[in-house]
Amino acid sequence: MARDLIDLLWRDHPDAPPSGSRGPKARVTTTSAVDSAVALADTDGIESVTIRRLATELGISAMALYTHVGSRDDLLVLMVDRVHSRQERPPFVSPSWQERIRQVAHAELEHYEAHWWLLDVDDQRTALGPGTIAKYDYELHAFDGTPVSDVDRDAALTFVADFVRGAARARRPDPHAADMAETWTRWNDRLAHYLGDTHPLAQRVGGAAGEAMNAAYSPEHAWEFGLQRVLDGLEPLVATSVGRAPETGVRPTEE
Amino acid sequence: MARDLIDLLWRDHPDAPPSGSRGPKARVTTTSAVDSAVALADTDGIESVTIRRLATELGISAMALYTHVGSRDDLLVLMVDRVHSRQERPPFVSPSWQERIRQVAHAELEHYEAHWWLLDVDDQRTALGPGTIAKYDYELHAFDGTPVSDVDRDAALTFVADFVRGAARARRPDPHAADMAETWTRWNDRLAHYLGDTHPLAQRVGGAAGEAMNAAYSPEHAWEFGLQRVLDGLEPLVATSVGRAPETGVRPTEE
DNA sequence: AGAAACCTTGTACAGCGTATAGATTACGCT
DNA sequence: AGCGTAATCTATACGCTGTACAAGGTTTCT
Repeated sequence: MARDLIDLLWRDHPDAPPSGSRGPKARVTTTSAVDSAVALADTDGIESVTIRRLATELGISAMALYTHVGSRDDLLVLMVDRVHSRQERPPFVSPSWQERIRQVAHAELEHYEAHWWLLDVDDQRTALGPGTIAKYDYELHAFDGTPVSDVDRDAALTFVADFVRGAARARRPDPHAADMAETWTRWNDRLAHYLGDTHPLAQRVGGAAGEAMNAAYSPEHAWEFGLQRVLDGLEPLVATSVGRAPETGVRPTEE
Repeated sequence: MARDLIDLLWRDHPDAPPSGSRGPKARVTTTSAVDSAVALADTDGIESVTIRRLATELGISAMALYTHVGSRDDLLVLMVDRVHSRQERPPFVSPSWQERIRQVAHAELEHYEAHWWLLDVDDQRTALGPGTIAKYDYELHAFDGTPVSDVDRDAALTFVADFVRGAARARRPDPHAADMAETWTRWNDRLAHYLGDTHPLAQRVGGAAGEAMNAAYSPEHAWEFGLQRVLDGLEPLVATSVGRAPETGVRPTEE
């Protein structure tokens, strides 16, 4: 039986419970299994990460995997922590906090682009892993030298991370794009008919956004737009020493 | 066989292809099936929305459902459009655009709280539905009276929506919270041991954020914090007539 | 040498989405 | 009036999924 998830996450730590020395030596380790799973997800998406397929890839039986990972849900957490630990963390050199946040955001976007399946994993337990914690620590340092309180520093980083996640979601290539090409234009025609002249604002704005979307510079534009909004939003927080949110600013009993 | 998704989405439109009048009268309609599925997801989560279970709920065989929905993926899109169309859209009365955006964000958050499973559905085709389009049109009007270009208006709304989605993701109650209560404290102890005195910044900030999280006012604080960042970020866009992003602001050939 | 610990395997179960084939129903047209 | 046909519904079946269970090997410790 596999060890607890927490111990598997920290399996490289000296104090982590070792994989017993009694039986035959394992043909596969947790690390190699996780790496294999990551490779699988990188190329074929998260839905291709099945116990049976991964086991076949590793040359062992399906059930033998459970010696090393516990469950599929655990495996996904281990995968996330693995790629987080692999992510590069070059030191922050720019004296401008805006530039440092840009750096964090840009690296995060590239991280998603290298591992789109990160968008498919939503498990709070990833926060327990050494890779995720190291990443968190690193990114918090981007706010060094700014007069932001601890609580706000966490909230600000979450704010940036959520923005990037949204941007990544929008940029993610659709795997069905090829098959849909023909159907899409046909559906668009039918949609135009159904819409008629209703929702003029949505049609105008959506049309403009859609055209811009097809333009070459567009994803860059959308990214730059959002990132600028993020930086402008953080500006007053970093500029003035807020400390904590004004008590009076919180509305009392709504919801 | 079921009709195309686009026609099912617009099934209430006068020009939509009718459900043929030849055979025996249907015991369920697409609408009733979708409503049932929504009710199922609202109470038991998205994973309980299976073809077989939904069919049982409706008193028909599993395969009979395919007369009305096409596929499970289509069903999810129909569900999303359904709840979007049901969402209330009270007229914007406040002369302050900040207040109008607050209203949009707050309503969106309540929308997620009523239907957490919306976070589990990620299908671009939802954009084709009448409910989603009506919602889009409505929310775009929150920027009426501001000098924001069409492209930027779309980007700004996306910016707000992505923030709310992130906030909802953080607030979503963990279904395993009950079972995990005991394991969680034990894992926390072990995590503390593994961490030792490494990552002091992460431990300090994470600890502060965690304590704040347990405090009563905290979710409200995090929400208010992020929302204020969003509004501050949009400020310069709405204040000055930007039109489009400055050409010089886009970095040339990175990535 | 024997026991205990560990790795690996095969089998099995309950569930999933859905392809296929066939039975039943009721309208529309001749 | 009756028949063809379109529409609805059912049962069966296939290939998947995660994983519980039981058994068989292999190694190290006592």
